[in-house]
Amino acid sequence: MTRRPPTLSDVARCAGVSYATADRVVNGRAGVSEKAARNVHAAIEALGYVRNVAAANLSQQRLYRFAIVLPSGSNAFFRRVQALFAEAAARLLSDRISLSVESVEAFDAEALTARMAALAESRLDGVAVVASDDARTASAIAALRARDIPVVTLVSDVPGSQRNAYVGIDNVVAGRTVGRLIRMAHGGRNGRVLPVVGALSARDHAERLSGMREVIGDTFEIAPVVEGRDRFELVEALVGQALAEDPAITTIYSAGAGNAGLVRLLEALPPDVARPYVFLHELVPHSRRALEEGRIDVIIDQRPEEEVARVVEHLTLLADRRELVRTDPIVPTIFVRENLPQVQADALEQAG
Amino acid sequence: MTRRPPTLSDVARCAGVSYATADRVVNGRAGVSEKAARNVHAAIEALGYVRNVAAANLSQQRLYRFAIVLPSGSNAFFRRVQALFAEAAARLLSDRISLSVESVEAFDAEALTARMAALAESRLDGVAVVASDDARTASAIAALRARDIPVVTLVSDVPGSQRNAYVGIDNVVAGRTVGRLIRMAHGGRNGRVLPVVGALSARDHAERLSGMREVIGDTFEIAPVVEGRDRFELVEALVGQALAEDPAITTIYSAGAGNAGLVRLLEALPPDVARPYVFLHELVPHSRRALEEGRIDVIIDQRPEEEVARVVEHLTLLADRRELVRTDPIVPTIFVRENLPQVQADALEQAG
DNA sequence: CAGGATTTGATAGACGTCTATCAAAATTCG
DNA sequence: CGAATTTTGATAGACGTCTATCAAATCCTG
Repeated sequence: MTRRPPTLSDVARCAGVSYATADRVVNGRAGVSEKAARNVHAAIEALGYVRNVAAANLSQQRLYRFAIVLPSGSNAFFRRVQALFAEAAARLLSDRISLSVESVEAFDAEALTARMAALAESRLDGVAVVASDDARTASAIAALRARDIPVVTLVSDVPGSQRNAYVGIDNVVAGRTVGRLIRMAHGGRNGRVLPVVGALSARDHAERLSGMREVIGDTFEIAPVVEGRDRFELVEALVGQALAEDPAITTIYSAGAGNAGLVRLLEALPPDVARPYVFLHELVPHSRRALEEGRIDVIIDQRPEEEVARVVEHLTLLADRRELVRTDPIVPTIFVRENLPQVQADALEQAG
Repeated sequence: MTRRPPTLSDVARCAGVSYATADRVVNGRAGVSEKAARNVHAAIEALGYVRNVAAANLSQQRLYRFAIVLPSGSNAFFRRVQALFAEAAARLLSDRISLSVESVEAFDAEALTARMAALAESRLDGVAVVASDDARTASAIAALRARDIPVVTLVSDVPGSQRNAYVGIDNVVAGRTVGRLIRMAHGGRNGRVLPVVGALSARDHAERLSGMREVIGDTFEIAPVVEGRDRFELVEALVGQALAEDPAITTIYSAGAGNAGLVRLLEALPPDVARPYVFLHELVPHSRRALEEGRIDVIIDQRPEEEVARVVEHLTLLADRRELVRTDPIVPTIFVRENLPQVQADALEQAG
């Protein structure tokens, strides 16, 4: 009934060669005649042989060593990413995968480059990095690749560089998605959108805005963009000012961080007047609460859980010099009040 | 620098006991003094020992045998689920996991029960089943459990039964989510919703409707429910009739299957009149095309890819008598035209 | 067909865990 | 205290793959 899966010895026997020869074939070592190789491959096919990875890893004492470089600071999203990596690290220990999660000062390309140079010196099987799109970063990536260390960019890409893969959302797509929802929310009527970003010079924020613009069309009005530097006090002050000065605003689209300030502002709004629609990015404790309490309408999330899983998957495959699966970008996910995921245990921890 | 992860021998040495004793402790075998056990646990803690699963599985020649029971028939969603399981099966072979994907006639509780009874006889490590919520199914599940075979329900649950876990969405949540989007689409105004289901007696469809009702509130009107039996010709005919007779309809919410008929109807609509908003479930080739062409507005998807991954994860953990992680329900995912995932290779295949 | 190169076979040890056995030591109990 | 019981130690073989070595067989080439 349940028969034992074929081993390489079975393959060898079936192919009429010795174990040594079969082994030479499957591990691509030299010194095998073409005929023997053909026989072995035929036997593999016939028996449906698949290598037992458990045994292979065991014999090789394979140990994957990956480094994850995240920006430090108080940004709630990256705190969540960090927590997810920490959790993954604990789980992956039993698979002989060790993740070293490091952080460098946010927006400090100098520090990031230095850190990456240091990583190039240490013996690693792969690096994932939240990169800034910057020539120095690109050459730091090149340096890692020169040492044969695979590199995956995370959340923010460096398109021209030699990174092996990018794990994250397409920000234009995210912006377009928000554009569609803004149109839906206006039910065919026009409106006036207040865009809030960290800085217009940040490529991801700019891409989100332009994606949104694409979809809402020319008949919508767009108020002057607020640049909140991703700092919540500044966001709170500037958006408050914009709302006060421009009562025609029907929608706020916050494409950057610092949304704690936006939430605080919304909490302080008089309850009798209708508030504008609010769309923002990243499901974190304060944005979640705001959505639950009906102070905002939609959160666009890049599903950091999925991103973390993919980073590990990619790094492992790259370390084995295998082909990547699932290289399509992460899909921006739409959360309304009603389809919020249950709060996970680890999220509770980080809130406490 | 990279030091070898500790083995059980290291633990034994550190605890001052023999390998045999350490082994007795970690494998919960009898005949160990309390003191020795304490020492071993302390050593495990101190060294950060984690069992090498590769080695363990190897030594035990562990082979996981799971059966997946899906409804047969032409339903596009289940065809997709089936394709995903087939793909997973190929991938999992190298992890010594064998999935046998079987199908039984849809809606035939008799056949399903018989199949499950047969599975109870064969030597299996777990079963996943798209169950009908039905007393006979519940007792078939009980029979499997009696043979110590874990059971996971998939897509459709049997709440009162002894199933170990349910992998799927909460249909009330899905309906609420649609309700929220319907409200958004009406931009504060009221409307008239035409609900389309397979049958009102189908619990999942009914739950979706009631979730939707909860959120849209009393000021919305709801037209008489169309029961399309999940058959696309019937859906096409009945919805066409309803739209012709009731021009006040602003929104169609199709909570069931047979949406190919709905799409065909929408394609035939005169292009000059504004069509109602359309919300439906499950991202499959025809619904995707309709969304891309702007004939419908939103697809609520239960992410079968994630469900398949979770089923495998759960079955493996259950087979090892370990604790389940991630028992929270799957989150219904909102797709608009702009955030559709890229078409996967396997999806292309199945379309061809 | 001799000499050299290439291909093949046989085999041994390692990886870390599991299972099992047997004898030695420590503990309990009458 | 001696006998019965429980706890420990030592160790061996298996799982399937990888690496390595060495000798034997086969293949070219002149």
